[in-house]
Amino acid sequence: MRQGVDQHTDSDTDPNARPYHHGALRAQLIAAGLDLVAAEGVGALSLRRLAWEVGVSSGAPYHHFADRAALFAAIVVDGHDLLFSRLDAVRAGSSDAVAALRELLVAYASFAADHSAHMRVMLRPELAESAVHPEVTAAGARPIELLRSTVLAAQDEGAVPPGDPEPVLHMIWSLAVGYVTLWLDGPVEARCTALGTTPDEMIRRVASTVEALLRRPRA
Amino acid sequence: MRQGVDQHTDSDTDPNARPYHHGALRAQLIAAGLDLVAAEGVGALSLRRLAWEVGVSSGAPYHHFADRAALFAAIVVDGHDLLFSRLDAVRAGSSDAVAALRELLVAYASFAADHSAHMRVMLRPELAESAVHPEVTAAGARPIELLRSTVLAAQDEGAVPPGDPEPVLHMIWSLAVGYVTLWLDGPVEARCTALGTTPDEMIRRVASTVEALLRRPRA
DNA sequence: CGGCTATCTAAACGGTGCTCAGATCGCAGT
DNA sequence: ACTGCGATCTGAGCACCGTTTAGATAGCCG
Repeated sequence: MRQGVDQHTDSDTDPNARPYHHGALRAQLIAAGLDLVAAEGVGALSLRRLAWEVGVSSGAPYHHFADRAALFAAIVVDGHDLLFSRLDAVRAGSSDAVAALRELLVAYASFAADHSAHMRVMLRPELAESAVHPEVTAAGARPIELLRSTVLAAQDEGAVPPGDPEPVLHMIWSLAVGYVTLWLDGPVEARCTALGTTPDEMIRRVASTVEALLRRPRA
Repeated sequence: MRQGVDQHTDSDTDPNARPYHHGALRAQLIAAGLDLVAAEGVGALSLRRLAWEVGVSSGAPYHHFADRAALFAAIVVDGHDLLFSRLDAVRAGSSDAVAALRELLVAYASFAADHSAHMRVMLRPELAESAVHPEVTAAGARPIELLRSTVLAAQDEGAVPPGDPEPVLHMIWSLAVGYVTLWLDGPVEARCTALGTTPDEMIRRVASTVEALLRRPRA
């Protein structure tokens, strides 16, 4: 770690000298934060250590983030953007709405696997203090709206019973969040290996189960 | 706060003097921790503050808990005991296995509402460092075994298709954990009030939806 | 070239987890 | 009854944390 950074805002003759004005501190702090979360978990993330990691004094981050929570908030917003674009692509590429619900579940989990550092921060809203940083809740609303529209489409297809879509929405939403939480926290991983599977395969089977239940003829 | 404690191990003539040997420090630290989590969230929980709250020096807790994580681990184990007994009673009082699955979901959420401080700690396994405190994972396994046996019973009743019960188990497990996470973290509460409902009512409807899907005739 | 502003440094404050030498007390053994 | 021992608690100390502040530095605009 502690990679010396020499990115200047303009061309400089001396490539070894660390510039007084860093030039990309904000982005590098976020990147270093994600690296640190991936390597040692969210508990190890401190602004001081991040500053040291990037090669800057302990007070420097406060010119880019109001406080620790603001750094987390930036990571969460970034993660929700990535998540939404992935979910949106999956939704667009699905044949029908019920298949889309299955694929959304799988995509949510695979996003968590591919961007586990982002996800670990996203799952801990108290770190971002969403009450103080409302852009966090706004970013989190987009994936839910996507899910909601998919549930509505599944109702139009007749798979989901007509009426209030919210119970089904909350069911799939909670399922996705819960599975990913249990995955990243350990228990699902442990149980899957004990069962001779992988969490990746398991969410696929869970999602197929949900799809099969939705596709059963209505009584 | 800062309730002066005068519990002596034996009778004492001076009721106002705080005893040198506290007598019930361990239990009181746990109780104060739960109070503090309920009042200010898990982020506010520190051993120093707990010690001050109970009226004891900052080093005293370390004679009862190896470290901060051990305190959290004790809370988690306690919580899982409470949760299991509640779930077990609900399971025993249900007419059939599918109804039991619905009631288990509702009971899980209502436990989270009634013991939110316990649940907030239980949902953050990194606080208890379950790798170092294996009794935590052992305590967490009992509710899952209960769920598993209920899913198996539902298979015997014909509602759940025969075969591997694990996908259905993971579905309900994740659903319960996810809903409670989203509830305690805020977004479900916000969405429900925006919808004119309560999270309590919503989990009932979600659980009924799951039950209805399971009861649909198999294709 | 001069000044303005954003950026960064370094020091400081209070709080945290955790350790440790020493004080204190209950209790078991004689 | 007394003595010693072990469990418990104190209080000081270390390293780290978030955050603030005064002051140094450098890019940029006039």
